[in-house]
Amino acid sequence: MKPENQYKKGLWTEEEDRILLQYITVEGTGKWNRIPKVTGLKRCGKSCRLRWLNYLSPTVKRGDFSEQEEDLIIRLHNLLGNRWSLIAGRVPGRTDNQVKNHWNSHLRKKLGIQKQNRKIGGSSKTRATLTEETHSSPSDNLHSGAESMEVVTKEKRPLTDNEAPHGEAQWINYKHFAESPPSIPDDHAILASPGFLDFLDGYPFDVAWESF
DNA sequence: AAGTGATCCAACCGCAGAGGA
DNA sequence: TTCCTCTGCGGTTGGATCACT
Repeated sequence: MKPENQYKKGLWTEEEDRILLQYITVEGTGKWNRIPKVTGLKRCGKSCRLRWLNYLSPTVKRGDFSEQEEDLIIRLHNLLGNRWSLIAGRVPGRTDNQVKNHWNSHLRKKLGIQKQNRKIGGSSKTRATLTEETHSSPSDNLHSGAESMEVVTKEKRPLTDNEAPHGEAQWINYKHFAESPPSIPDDHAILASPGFLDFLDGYPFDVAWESF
């Protein structure tokens, strides 16, 4: 018998939310796979984590995206490509799922970016190859620097937030960035670098936003 | 009012990486 | 060193809702 079968799918009920919230209040986050065992909730740990991160967490902001948020997302997408978790990490109160959805349903349209054809006969793929496939078609890079930037981004893809050696961050002079805002359009490679991401982390939302 | 297509968004899926045994 | 579990990520799906005819 496959253990997955014991888990429920689909939308969460209020009762399920309540149970999950109660567990997290007492035990904190992490150890998601313990939740169904401890609480009797018919949800896999993965589903619980997602529900918390995208909906129940008090840090999640609901409601429409402001113009400022949209602008920031567009700019960050220019720099980072489809690295939604990184983008969301710099948009306070928004989750990667929210940002991704908002991009795909609103901003993509707003910017006039064509949606890629859906993959035929397959689900998700490895991140590296998927990024490659979904963004490498020249016809997909029709509009704005957003899409063309992703070429740069994907070359950097093997690096994540924590992958940069500490020394490498030195080639970004944080203080210089703080004092004189970066020249975004001409410096994509650097701006997509882990060092720049670290820089963004060190500054509050409004300061980082103003720098753009 | 009913039917239908479009849109939105919560949730799922498969995969990779980290870390511990 | 290898294996296993857990966590996180990004793409995709599907149900609910909206807009239009």
